[in-house]
Amino acid sequence: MNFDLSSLRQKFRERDYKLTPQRQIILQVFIDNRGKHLSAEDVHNIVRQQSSDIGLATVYRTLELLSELDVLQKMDFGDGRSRYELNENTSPHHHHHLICLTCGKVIEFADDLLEDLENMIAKNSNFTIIDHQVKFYGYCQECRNKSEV
Amino acid sequence: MNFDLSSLRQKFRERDYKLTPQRQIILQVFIDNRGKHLSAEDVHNIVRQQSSDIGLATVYRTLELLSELDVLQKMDFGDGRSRYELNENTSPHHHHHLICLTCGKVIEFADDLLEDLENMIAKNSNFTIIDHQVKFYGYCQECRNKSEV
DNA sequence: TTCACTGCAAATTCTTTGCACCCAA
DNA sequence: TTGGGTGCAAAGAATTTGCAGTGAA
Repeated sequence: MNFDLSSLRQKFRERDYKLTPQRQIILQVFIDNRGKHLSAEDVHNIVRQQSSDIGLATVYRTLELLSELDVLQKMDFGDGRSRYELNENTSPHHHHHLICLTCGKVIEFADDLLEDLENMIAKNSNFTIIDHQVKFYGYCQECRNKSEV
Repeated sequence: MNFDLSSLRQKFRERDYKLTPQRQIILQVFIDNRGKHLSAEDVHNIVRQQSSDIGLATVYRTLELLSELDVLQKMDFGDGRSRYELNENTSPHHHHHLICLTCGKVIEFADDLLEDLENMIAKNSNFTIIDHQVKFYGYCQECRNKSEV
C-alpha cells in the first residue's frame, strides 16, 4: 500500500519527466489524505496551508500527469469538478458502459448477471478492462433525517 | 419501454410544470435517439437540424428538469460535459461510492462480494440507494488493433 | 546551453443566471 | 392577470493555454 518513491522516480525518468518539488508536494498531499477525493482547488488550498504555494495551473498540470502515470485516479461525482484519489490499485470491477480511453467511444453493454463475469464481459465485447467506476446515488441517513422535519 | 406521454403529462401537472412545445421536442430527440448519450450541445444541434430552434439555455433547463423527473438520466463520461439518456428504468445496481444527492457527501464503501447484496449495503450504510452508475475504462478492440502497428 | 517546468494572466468551454417579453389557464 | 417559460446576452466556474522566465543536468 505504500508508494514506492524510487519506482515512481523511475516512471518519471522513463518518460523524461521530472519529479520536481511541486510534484512531490502535491503527491504528498494525496498520501496524507488517503480516502479523500480532492479537487484541484482542494489540493491547491492544502498546499497553501502548508506554507508552500504552487500555481493553480501547475496543480492542474500535475494532477493530469499523475493520472496519466496511474498514480492518481481521476473521478467525477457530478459536482462539477474533477476529483482525484491515490490509485491504490484495488479490487475487482463491474459493468454498464464500456468507455474507450483512446477514442472515447461508449459501447453499450447488455446488462446484469455478472460480477466475476467481468472477464466474460471483456471477452465478449473485445474490450480490455483497465479500470471501472461504480457509483450509487441516493440519500444518506443524515439527510433523510433532516428531511423528515 | 414506451413513454407514456399521458403519465408524463400528469407528472408535469402535479408539479405545475408545463409540457411546452420545446420540452416535447427535446423529449422526442431522446426517444428518437435511444442508446445514445447526448450532451446539451448535441440536443441543441439535433433540434436545429429539425428546423425548430430552441435556445441553448432552454435546452439546459429542460435537461435538468427532465432529469429531476427521472425521465432522463444524467451521466458523465469524463469528457467534460454532461450527457443524458432516456431513463429506461433498467435493472439492478452495484456499489463503490455512496454519494448523497442532498449534501454531496461521499461515503466510502468497503468492497465487493455483492450484487444482489445491494440491499444489505443500503442497510449497513444507512443509505437509500436511488440510482447507480457503473463504468468500465479500458480499450476497445479497434484501438488495440491500431496500437499494435 | 537546453529543455522541461513554473507562474501568471488570458482564453476556453460548459453551464447558469438576470431580465424583459410571451402565452396559456 | 398571473406565473411559468423562453431567448438572449452576460455572468460564473472549472480548466486549459500562451508565454516569458527559471533551474537542474
